[in-house]
Amino acid sequence: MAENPEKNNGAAEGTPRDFIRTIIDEDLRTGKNGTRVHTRFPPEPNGYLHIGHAKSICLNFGIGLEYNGRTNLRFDDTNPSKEETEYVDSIMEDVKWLGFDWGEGLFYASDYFQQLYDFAEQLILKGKAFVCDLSAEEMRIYRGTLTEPGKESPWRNRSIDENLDLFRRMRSGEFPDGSKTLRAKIDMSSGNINMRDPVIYRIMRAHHHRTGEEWCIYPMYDYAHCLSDMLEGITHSICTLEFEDHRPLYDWVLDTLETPCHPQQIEFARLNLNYTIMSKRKLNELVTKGFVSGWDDPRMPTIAGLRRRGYTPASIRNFAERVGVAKRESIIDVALLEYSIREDLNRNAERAMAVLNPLKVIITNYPEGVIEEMEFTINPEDPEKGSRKVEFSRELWIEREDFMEEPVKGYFRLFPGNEVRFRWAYFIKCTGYKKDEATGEVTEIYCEYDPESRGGNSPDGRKVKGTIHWVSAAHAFEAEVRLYDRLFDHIDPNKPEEGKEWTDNLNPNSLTVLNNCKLEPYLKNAQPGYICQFERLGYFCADIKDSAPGKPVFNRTVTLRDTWAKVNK
RNA sequence: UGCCGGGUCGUCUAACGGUAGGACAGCGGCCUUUGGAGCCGUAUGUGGAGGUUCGAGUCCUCCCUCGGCAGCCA
Repeated sequence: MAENPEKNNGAAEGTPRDFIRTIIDEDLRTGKNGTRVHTRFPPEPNGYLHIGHAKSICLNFGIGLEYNGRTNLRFDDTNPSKEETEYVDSIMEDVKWLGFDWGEGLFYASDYFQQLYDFAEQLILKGKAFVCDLSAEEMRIYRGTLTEPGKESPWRNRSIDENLDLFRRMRSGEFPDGSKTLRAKIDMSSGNINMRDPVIYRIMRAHHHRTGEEWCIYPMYDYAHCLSDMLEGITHSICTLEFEDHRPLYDWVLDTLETPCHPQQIEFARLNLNYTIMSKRKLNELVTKGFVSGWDDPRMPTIAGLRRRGYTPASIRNFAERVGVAKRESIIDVALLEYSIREDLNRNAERAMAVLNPLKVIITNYPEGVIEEMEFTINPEDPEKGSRKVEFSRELWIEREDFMEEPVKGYFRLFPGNEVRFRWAYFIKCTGYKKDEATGEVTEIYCEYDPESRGGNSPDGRKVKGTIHWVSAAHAFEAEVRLYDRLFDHIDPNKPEEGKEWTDNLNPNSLTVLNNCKLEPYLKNAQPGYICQFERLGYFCADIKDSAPGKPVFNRTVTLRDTWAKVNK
């Protein structure tokens, strides 16, 4: 790898630096690791990645890119009882989709099992590790409590030879699961419980997704992680706050083994979002108990769910940047996530017209059988995209909400006697409507158009307050549209009211399926994953899974901001 | 009563010891062929008490307060 100090220091001066980048800047200045910056993203393949992981991915890979360094993707697969290849595959897909590239840096902690084992023998040889026969229960008692020191294991002073012999026999499968552990010999009276002779190897007969049945002993996280970082030459090992207490152990292992390099562990606060749960365990429960359709349900905060919902990689990266990096625990407002996707899509998504809750409009003075092609601007924010044609005719669909028999104050859409603009078409005035007397439901409305206002402007210069969207009835096709809302209606779903569970905070209206939506024909061949704005409604994405050729199903990504709805509250 | 780490606008996040700034949310206005977008304006913040200093969010002392840690999970 070309190592160019000029480039490494190219991190713009004067721009606000988070505390991690500040540390790296300083390390570069003092030459701590030469000019190298090497990070890693180390997921355990026991679930799908979520938006919180996205923050970590953007941080680690972002730093790799900014400092002209590297970033590894390393699967932390030291506990075969919980890990599966399905998760490995989804994680790689998600990282790639977010726009990051690990290059040659794809690793598995399980790649290092032999080396890790050899290091453990070295620890034994140095008198720094011992085989312990305490049961899990006994060990818990010997460990002491948060305020009281622990007691030393009766097996703590076995000879080096005995430890070596026993450890080798652990490996060769002589002892049953859980009957023995290898423990680091540190300090049972430490105030830090992680330092009270922590277990570094346990006996566990389980099928490992990569090494199969080759091993029946597996290293623990604290032991495996620091050594994996070291073996890969990681310079900055960035993790979340709950590992802060583990740093002394991280350092102890590397110091005791006198390894050739010693990565620096740096902890930051994980991402929390209001109205959202981020715990893998709970997300898993939502899936297995059928509260959602899967890990990629568009309401899930998983990368797969967000992707299916219509979020773009850029919007998530921008979100991660806005959220910032610090040690203070915080809860981000989901509105910031929504802002990020709106910002991206407003600039980049095509516009189209779709009517979700249709109401028939007949333009009584418009000739029957005539079809006009109106010029429709593809994206007003991006004039270069130009325009396309949309059919207009005598009978149209409009949104039921865009008509009121008796308007409330401030309402400036369609009502008897009022004139509005039909987007990119004509000025239209409501002259009457028909109503089903039995149900009180308005069944169709009658209007007249001003032929002089073609395109949406009147030559006499008169103005209208409202512009509404429409779809030609003869040309529309019906489609399923799913309206998604936040999965939880409680600001902190983890804190249920008394006597209730966190699942009671689920929003019963998080999904509304609409079946007779009228979409303009342009959308008929929308490819799975196609994202556009349905004018005045929001951004919608053709579902990746359920769309069929010529028969797209749309998911609402996010609504447009709606100040009218707010005024009405 | 153990160890570790936090407390800056409503929410996040900045500020060589030198005018507390930005974003989102809010509010007001302008503009608008999306009640969208955009533009302009606006209010709200250094947990507390002392101390050092010409000057403290920043340094020192004490206090208050919040979070994490007792898996053979990561």
